Amino acid sequence: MRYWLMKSEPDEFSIEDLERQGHPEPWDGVRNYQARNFMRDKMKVGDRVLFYHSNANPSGVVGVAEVVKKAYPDPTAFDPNDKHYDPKSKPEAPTWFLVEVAFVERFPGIVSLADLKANRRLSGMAVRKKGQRLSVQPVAPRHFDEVVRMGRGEDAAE
DNA sequence: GCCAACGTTGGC
DNA sequence: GCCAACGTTGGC
Repeated sequence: MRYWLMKSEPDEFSIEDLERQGHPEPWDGVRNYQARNFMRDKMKVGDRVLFYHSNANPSGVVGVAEVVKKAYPDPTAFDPNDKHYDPKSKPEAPTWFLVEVAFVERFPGIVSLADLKANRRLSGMAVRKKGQRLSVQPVAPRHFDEVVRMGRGEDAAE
């Protein structure tokens, strides 16, 4: 099983939205090749996802989601009325893909970016890097476990 | 709202 | 293929 971090602006789609709607969310609108490649080529059903709120106050990890459907073409790329429409992507040769994710867990608090940066166990984690804009990124298993531990407010295991 | 960092586009 | 211009992301 692999671990990931996926960003969403809570004004657009938050973990509260995912929990409330009670069904998986198609993670549409990703228009970055690296992020697409991760979704299309690497993500498998059962993979775990740190749900990250970006452009929030504060920004940070707010819970956990799970990949429940493997990648398929992003239909919003075919829709001229959609804000993520991309005429280069054709149904017979799609450019953009998405996976579906389901709600797993919402943390009692937020693990803010400052918290992530302050924890030496998370050194090297991509999301901490300045200028890191990738909206879908892999997470090392030990980093995933540590962030979940922080999110649950559990004491550090030595 | 500012702006640094980054990805993409397009002229040459 | 270079690189300047532009658009977007996202922290602050």
